[in-house]
Amino acid sequence: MRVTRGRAEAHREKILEVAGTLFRQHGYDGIGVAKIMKRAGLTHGGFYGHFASKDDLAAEITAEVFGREAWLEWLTGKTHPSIAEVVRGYLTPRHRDDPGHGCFAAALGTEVARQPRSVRRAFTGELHRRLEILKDLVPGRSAAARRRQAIAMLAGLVGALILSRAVDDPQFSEEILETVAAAALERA
Amino acid sequence: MRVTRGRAEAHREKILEVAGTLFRQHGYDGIGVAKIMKRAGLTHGGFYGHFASKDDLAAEITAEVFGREAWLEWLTGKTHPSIAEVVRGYLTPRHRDDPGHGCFAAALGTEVARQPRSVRRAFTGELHRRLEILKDLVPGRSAAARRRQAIAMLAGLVGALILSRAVDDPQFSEEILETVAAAALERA
DNA sequence: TGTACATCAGTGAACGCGCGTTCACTGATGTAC
DNA sequence: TGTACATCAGTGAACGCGCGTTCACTGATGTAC
Repeated sequence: MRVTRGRAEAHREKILEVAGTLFRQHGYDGIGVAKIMKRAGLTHGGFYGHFASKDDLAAEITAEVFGREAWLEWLTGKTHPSIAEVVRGYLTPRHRDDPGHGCFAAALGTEVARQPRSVRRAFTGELHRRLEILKDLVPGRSAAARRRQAIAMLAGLVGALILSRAVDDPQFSEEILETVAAAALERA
Repeated sequence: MRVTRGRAEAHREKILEVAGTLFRQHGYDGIGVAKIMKRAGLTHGGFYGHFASKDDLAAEITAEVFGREAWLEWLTGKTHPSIAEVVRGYLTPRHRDDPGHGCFAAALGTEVARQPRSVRRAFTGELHRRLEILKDLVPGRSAAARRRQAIAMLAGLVGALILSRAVDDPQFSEEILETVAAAALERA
């Protein structure tokens, strides 16, 4: 049945929010349209009134939802954290155990390369934006040096979180988080 | 039709080899039993004479194929490379563009966490083995310090390769490879 | 403000497709004599 | 070494299932008067 324009817009937002979580938890290809819609409190048929296709949703999620999330605050609890606080907040069991609300690069990294161009382009843009933010937090003489520092740091954080999630041994997983956090903090 | 025991064993090896490549190229869930068997020159029905299930194959690949591959040599062209040679060999366009024969952690990293326990356990074991090898190449006063160094380095390499593959911009991709290589070589 | 009707957000059955897996069958291999 | 037959690796049709997507339909909303 028809629904007010406001409710329809709210439904669209709910789908984006739910899909942003489910994609990160199960992978782009690990979760279906029907399950996303069910979690949003709707039925699958209505999906195509909001999005042209599942790939279209994936691209929009990657560009908009991941871009608008207050990730620095989610990680650190602060609006203007230091780089040390970002590193410590990123490499925690809390982040490791909640991929649905965490870093999209660490959640979907290896799958992005196999996604349609639209998704890869959105990912690229978001990665650039995050590096810009990290660049301003990181030490370094010049802007170029800080950018290099930001890239090296992000690669280490993303790699460490991915490995800590993949590993089937809680002690080993913690060792990875703590070791890489210590190494990153030395340079922060 | 029946086939000699030797040919049957060769078929099993061929399936493992082909699946090792296809899993890394398309993800554990991105490639099917029928396609794997076709690439091995067989039909899908025969698969279950060699493996109990697709998950069983995935676990065996992760434990055995990835474990037996001469990855140091594939990366560097040398049997006993230095850590600098490993870093330089790892962060190359050649490795980035050939996931099917490259590092399994960088190819399947984010998907391992969603796989059955058998696959995750095999991944954990192989990761340990690689860290043991890196530990002996890396500088550091004590064994513990070298292990920490190996973990931090591996996280950076894996993260950088994943990001360089995900990104839809060749220049940005190269920038990631070169920046992280330079940062890792400073500490090597 | 009240009525009549066009609009359209959402529903749920149905589609074709590829998946993992099963199984009756084929025919060359391996073995017993 | 040669024959007879049991074994079993591999084939391909078939299964149930979940997927992305389509579409006729429903009924509340939005609009024209």
